Amino acid sequence: MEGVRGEEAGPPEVSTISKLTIRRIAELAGVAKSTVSKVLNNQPDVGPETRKRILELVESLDYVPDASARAVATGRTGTLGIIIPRKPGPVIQGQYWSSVVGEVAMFAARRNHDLLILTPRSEGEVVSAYRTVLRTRKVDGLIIGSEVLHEHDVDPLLQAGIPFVLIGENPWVPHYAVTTDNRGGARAMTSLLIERGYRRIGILTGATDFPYVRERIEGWKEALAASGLPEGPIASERGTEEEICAGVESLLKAGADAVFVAAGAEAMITTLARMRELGKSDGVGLGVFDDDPVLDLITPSVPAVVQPLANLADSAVSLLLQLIEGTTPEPMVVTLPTSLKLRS
Amino acid sequence: MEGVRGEEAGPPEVSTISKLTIRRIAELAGVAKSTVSKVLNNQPDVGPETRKRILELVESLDYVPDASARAVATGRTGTLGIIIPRKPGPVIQGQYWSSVVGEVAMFAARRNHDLLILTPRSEGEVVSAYRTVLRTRKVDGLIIGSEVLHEHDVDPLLQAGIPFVLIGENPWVPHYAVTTDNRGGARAMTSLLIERGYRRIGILTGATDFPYVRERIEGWKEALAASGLPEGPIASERGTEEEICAGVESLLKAGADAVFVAAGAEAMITTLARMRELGKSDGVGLGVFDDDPVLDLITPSVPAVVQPLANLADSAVSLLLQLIEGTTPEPMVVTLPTSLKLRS
DNA sequence: CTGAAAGCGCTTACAG
DNA sequence: CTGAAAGCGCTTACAG
Repeated sequence: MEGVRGEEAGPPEVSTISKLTIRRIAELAGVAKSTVSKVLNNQPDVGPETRKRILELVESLDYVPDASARAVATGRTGTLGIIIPRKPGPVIQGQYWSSVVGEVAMFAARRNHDLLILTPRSEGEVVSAYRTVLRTRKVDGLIIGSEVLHEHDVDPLLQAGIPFVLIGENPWVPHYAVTTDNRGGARAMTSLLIERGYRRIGILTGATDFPYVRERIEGWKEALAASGLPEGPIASERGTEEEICAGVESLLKAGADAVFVAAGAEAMITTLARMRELGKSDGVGLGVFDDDPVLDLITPSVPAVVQPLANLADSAVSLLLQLIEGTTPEPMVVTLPTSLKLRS
Repeated sequence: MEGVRGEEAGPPEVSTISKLTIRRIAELAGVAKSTVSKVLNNQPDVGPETRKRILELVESLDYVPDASARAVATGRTGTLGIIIPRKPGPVIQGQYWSSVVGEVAMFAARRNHDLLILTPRSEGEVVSAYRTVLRTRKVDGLIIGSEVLHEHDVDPLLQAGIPFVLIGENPWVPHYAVTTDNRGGARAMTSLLIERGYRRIGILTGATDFPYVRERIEGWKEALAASGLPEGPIASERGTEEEICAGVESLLKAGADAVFVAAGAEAMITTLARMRELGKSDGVGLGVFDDDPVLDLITPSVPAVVQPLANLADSAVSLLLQLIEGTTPEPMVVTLPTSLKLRS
């Protein structure tokens, strides 16, 4: 209340602990700071004796250099940032992004980097997320959910010289990206449904301005065409429950005998609920893009297109790390194969 | 391909951009760095004219001070860390922790802090997560899922002088914590089931060495006792599918006419699946601790105890920030009320 | 109200 | 093989 701390003469306890610093290590080892630094960064030109002595000291005192100081000296922070979308659509609460974030954190950790989570202040407002963090140099690079990135967001990023990679390809933003074979996955699922005897296969998609959504639609069309079937009905929604329900209804009304929910597991759940309400839950074929353990509960079983999320994360991290190192990896876009989970 | 970049004499473009720094601002404004610094940190003692000039410059050039440099000068990084458990049990992929992380990130952002995700390398191995990050001073404070913290983990934390708060109370670790009323929630759910006519209410819990698990069991017992009912059967599991199934079976075998799944929504899903397989899905009363939108799909409906996750996150962040500021907040443990979601 | 100087904890040429 | 010095970009007493 009265500024008790500020009043005192010396610092309270610092004297006791006397923060462990490279200087202290140097003193104890009887060498110069620079020598300690060399050992810490395993530079070669240090005498084996000296090196050993320093290493032991570091070990026993459990010394770790201050990240900020190192960052200001080297220009590297050792942390990566990730920007994920906000509602509507997939958010961190959702199956997809929470997995991605978890995996990215893991792979980053394996390569000695930490992960900073950046959430846009509001929907579509990516800039707010990276603006300061980027100028502030808190991260060495960024992993960005491609659907949040618009054309006009890219320039500031590029100009700031911050390396970044997209998760999901974005045709408006020709840049390093890792993505999965959306088209192929959709094609495979559609083919499966055809194989199972369905003839009028509708598709429920997310917002069609998202690139991956378009790709899935393409895949669906391709499979239908390949089998000589006419194009089925199509419905899009932007993530709200109402829109999903409306979409499902329209598909059924259009005479679909199967529905391919290409908009993720959450949309599938809502779809199922709606179909039950409509009393249409039997006989209609189903398939979903993105799996969820919950679907194990559903009868009849729902096959799913599954994305290799761990690989995705791994690739994103190593791509980004390469960019940070200054190498120019190729190819620019890594496309990972999807697989089908059949659930017999 | 040929190291084109590295070959060149000077730095490629730095010369053009000439990194924006406080020194540059000072030069342009014709003042000293210290003056700029004062304005940036809104210190009062700067002439209005000067302040205005500097502010305009900062604004138009979009200058933001380097976070690392500031950190090394002030000792504050402006980032918070969060440590969440690994499997078995709730992980970031799970409904609970992904929500918590998301909310914490939001509330931290509102208070101008970023969130660093720290994942233990392996199960139970918290130390690996905070050890370096903590010694490295990458964060000003830590938010820790209490179930991951063991008694012997605390000392190093305390000694390092890193402020931290627990999410979920931990009797072995008397420390600042925010938690929800697990006991009350469990009591309420159990009472509801009693009210609905069930007389032999079993409980399926997580690992009983977790404090919150015990509390939930207490609440369940209290409700039963209050109604003069005998204690029902109890089964525990550690998060694996097999254990959950075994637990459910044992409860049913013990004659439970209702099952209170106190181990989270994911366990509820598995429970439902198992009960269907056993052909026991009808007639058995159900309740769950922690909700999930998926449960909207289930008939008959499953009532849920819901925790105020946003409040939880908010409280955790402000508690931590207080600790970082150096104030000693009280009470030490904040307990938030839970509510019942009935699903009529 | 303003600025010169020292310092935060590290790294990196450079000289010896 | 080792160390003294300068520098990274900021802030903080302190003097004027």
